[in-house]
Amino acid sequence: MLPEFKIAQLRHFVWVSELKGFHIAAEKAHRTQPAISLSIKDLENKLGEALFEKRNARTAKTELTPFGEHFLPKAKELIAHHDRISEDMMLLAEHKTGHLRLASVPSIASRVLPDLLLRFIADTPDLHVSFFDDNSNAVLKMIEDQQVDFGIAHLFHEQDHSDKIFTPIWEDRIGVVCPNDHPLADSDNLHWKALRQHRLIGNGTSRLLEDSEASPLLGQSQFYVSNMISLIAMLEAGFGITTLPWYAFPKESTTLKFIPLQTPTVVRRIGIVQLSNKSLTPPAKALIDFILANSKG
Amino acid sequence: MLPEFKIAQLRHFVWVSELKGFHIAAEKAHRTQPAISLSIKDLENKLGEALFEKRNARTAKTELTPFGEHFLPKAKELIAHHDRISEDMMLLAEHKTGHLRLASVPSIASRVLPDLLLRFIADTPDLHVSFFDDNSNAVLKMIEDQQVDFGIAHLFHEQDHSDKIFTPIWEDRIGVVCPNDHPLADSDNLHWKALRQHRLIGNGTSRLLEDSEASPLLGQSQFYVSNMISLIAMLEAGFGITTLPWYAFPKESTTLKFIPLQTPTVVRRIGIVQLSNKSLTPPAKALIDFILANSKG
DNA sequence: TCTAGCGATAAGGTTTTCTTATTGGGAGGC
DNA sequence: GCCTCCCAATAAGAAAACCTTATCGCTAGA
Repeated sequence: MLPEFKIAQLRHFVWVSELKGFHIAAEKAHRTQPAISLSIKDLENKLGEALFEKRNARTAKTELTPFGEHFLPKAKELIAHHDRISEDMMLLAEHKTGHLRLASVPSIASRVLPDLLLRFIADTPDLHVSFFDDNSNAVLKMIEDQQVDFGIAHLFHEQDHSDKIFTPIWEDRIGVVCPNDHPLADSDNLHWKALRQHRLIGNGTSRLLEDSEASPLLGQSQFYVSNMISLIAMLEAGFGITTLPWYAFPKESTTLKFIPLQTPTVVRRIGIVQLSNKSLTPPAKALIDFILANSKG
Repeated sequence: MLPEFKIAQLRHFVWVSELKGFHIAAEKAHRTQPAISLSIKDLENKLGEALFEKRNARTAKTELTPFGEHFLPKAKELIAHHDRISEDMMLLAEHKTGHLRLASVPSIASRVLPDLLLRFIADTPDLHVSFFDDNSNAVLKMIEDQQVDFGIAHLFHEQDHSDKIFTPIWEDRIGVVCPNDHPLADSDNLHWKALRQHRLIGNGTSRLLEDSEASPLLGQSQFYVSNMISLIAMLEAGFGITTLPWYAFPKESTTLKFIPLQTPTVVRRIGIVQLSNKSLTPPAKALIDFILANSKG
């Protein structure tokens, strides 16, 4: 009923009218002149009206009819619209543009991602990144709710997350954190029993010891501090000791010491978490590839 | 470099995503299911990204990928834009819309066109018409300047208008106009010499007699009135007589009489004037056809 | 386990689109 | 005024794009 225009066809029309010639338009289209003639003819048939003045020869050098004049700007607009979309989609597919949303646990967020992200966005000035940091459970929730494209977290109970794909990347060993001048500070590694006679401050990561040999420690601890800044401050004040995963230990600390816990050896595996039934946007895919390529272990 | 989308292809994509199925989309497109599969596949290849979640079976009932989600509204917009233009052009081609500009000499403008135009626009509510009325020279000027699509006029010197096409329609005979109670009023037809003993008022149409046998009359006339209303008023007041073409004679006048001039028989041919090197808009073409069909002589 | 339903794939035919070769007609040179 | 050149139209056949019929593979539900 309504005719359907082909973008190429409209382009031919625009070129013929702007370059005022079929030959030169054909050249621009990388086609031969008859192809353009036929293309224009087809368009005229679809419209039911001539677009160019009767072109028996080079009299009236391929001039538009009033009808063609009316059509020209519309054809141009449609082509421009098409090209805009085409370009947008290619940029998105090449992850040069778009919006990338990710969430991460604080340890990786502060210790690993800043440098990684900086390098990743180096050549993509139009890519917007939203970056959330929170504990593992909150990260998993954001993934489930599709507030983020993917997350970086630890899965406490992997069996509860069959709807997700987990790609482990970092292995994070638990250790004891104490002030430099603490009696334990000179040890190279420790057994959990060595901690019993010290004041142990619990924190958000303490539950990592839950299913291990060291679980009795948890019941024993008199203090619990959820905020990392406060925790560090209390440790520095000599209030006691705590356990932390290596990546959660502030890298540049000069006042605190990290001593690996030998028995039990508790490792938390942190990695990328995504929904299994939802594929990723190109930028998200690209960032994951980038992280995998740049994070051996 | 940039991919070129086909409208049909985009339509397939939109239908599959909205109807959530290839079979049902195929039905809507009046195609078979494999055709749609291939169409979508081609689109995905062009984009370099999957549009639908892996569709090995009816798991995840043909759901869009985030990339597809991003593409869907854009595809819809482009289709809508295309259809809007397509429809606009068809309406214009069928002279249901657009802008029609014409100019006419007053006689035809007042005696013939009102009825004609009324019937012409009866079924085209979206067609805008601009209608100018002025003397033949002004009408010709507007045509030359392309201020109007075509004009209705008399060509005084046809040889001066080789750039125009003249299609004669109405034949307008010159006659004498006098009050009903005038001595000449009882004649059936007159010879120009019979006018010599009466006071003759010249008007804009008097030059029609210029090249005829009756040209001596022109030099004789003491009065000249250009405005038709004033002319009529003077005639009705018994000021004198004049010559007018039949179509310029006020049709419903009860106080004035029109007597054909027998010798010389001066006929002015009024018709449609258009530029020969410029074709017409569809509405203009349609109106001309309509006028020709509805104005025998 | 079987079957129904959905989409992917394969192979072949049809339509569309392009190419090469040629024609036709005005304009400019002679 | 005639010839030639140049441009676009046309013809016919080749190439590409597109669609169809037939069939397969997979999952879910009976």
